[in-house]
Amino acid sequence: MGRRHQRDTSPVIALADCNNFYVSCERVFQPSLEERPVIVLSNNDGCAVARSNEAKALGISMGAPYFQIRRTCENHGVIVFSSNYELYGDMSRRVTSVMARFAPGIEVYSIDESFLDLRAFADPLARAHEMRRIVRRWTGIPISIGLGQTKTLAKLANRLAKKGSGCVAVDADDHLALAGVEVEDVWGVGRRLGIRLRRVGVKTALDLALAPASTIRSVGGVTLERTHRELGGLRCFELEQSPRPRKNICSSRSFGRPVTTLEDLEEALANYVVTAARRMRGEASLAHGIQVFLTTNRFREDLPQYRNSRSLSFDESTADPMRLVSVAKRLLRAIYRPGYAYKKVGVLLLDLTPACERQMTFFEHSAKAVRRQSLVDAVEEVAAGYGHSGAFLAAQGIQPDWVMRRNRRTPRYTTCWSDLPVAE
DNA sequence: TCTGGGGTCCTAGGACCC
DNA sequence: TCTGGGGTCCTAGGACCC
Repeated sequence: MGRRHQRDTSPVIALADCNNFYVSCERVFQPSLEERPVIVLSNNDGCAVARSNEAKALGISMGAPYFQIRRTCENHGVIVFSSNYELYGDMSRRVTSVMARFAPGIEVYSIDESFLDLRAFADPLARAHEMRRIVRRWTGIPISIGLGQTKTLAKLANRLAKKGSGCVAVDADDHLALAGVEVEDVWGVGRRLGIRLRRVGVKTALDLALAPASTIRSVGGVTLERTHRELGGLRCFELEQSPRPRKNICSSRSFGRPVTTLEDLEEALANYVVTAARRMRGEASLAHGIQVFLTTNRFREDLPQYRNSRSLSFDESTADPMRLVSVAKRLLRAIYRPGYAYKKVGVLLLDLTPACERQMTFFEHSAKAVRRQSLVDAVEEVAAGYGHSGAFLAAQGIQPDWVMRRNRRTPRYTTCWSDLPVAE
């Protein structure tokens, strides 16, 4: 009966989102930070990536470079942290596991957001309120929940929930709610599409919902057309409960100071390759290709700029970190040019496929191949048990001086024994 | 002095083929 | 003036997300 294309009559998809997540994590362990302006910085203490409401009220915007807002922070007593991803990752798992008790279906969308299927409940909004209360009590993290017939409407409702009571449901026919959301704040419409939409008179979510499909398609292609339909209550994005395997894995860092020599770049790159290979191993995947890139600091217009990348496909897929490191270094040497102050180097592992699907090759079980594999396994085992300093390749170096700045990190309260908070 | 990192999808255009 | 017409495959780049 074409049920797939029918509209749900009531808002049953929820988007639960942790408020100012990284800041909230820090506040759980330092309650004195409540009601004070707090921000968390990105790697290298570069940009503000999380802000408490009090910090937002001071005009500190998302992604603001720290050196530009430092004065404001000092003048207003803003508390500033480096990011502590071990803490945030662990808190995220706790929040997710509590939420999973409240819904038969959950899609973990990002470190601080999940979509939930509340179709089974007579009163989804009441269910959401209860979940919000329990997550707060069990984890200390405040969340906001938006409900809609589609993911896009749930996202939109979530924006409204952030301003108001914490739980809001928005129906596709609720013109008043849709009219209150700027078009570039709709999920899937960013700054660029926002500009193009405003040019054709589409200024709000309501304008977008009511515009003819042909207009929307000509501005933003099939992607925007899906968003358009979702605003009208027609579901185009389903809940994805089991994460799709990643297609690429990227590892890269900006340097704490400019790097000029090939040797330093190689050492950094070797570390990123090992990191990427480790993540790939965790997903039980193999790479069919690899790409290496490097770039100077694009903000330094006074300095000569250079960026380049090179990739290579393998004859057979691999996860061997030693092979990956040696190939990566070869690619780096091919694009390295002396005389530049480099800001960043990185690696992408491409075309990932599950290891179980790998085609066996003729040399698979040669004594050499088996020895090589057991060496890799041993190194990974030691690294897993004793931290990354327990075992590493010589190419990774020992005391690199290009490591990133992270001067204001809090203890890893929940994931490291020596950092456990002490109750006195 | 100081400007994050890690993803996805789509499209346009070039190379190549018959 | 006119310069064939499609296909496919690949890649780079643009747009978005958190």
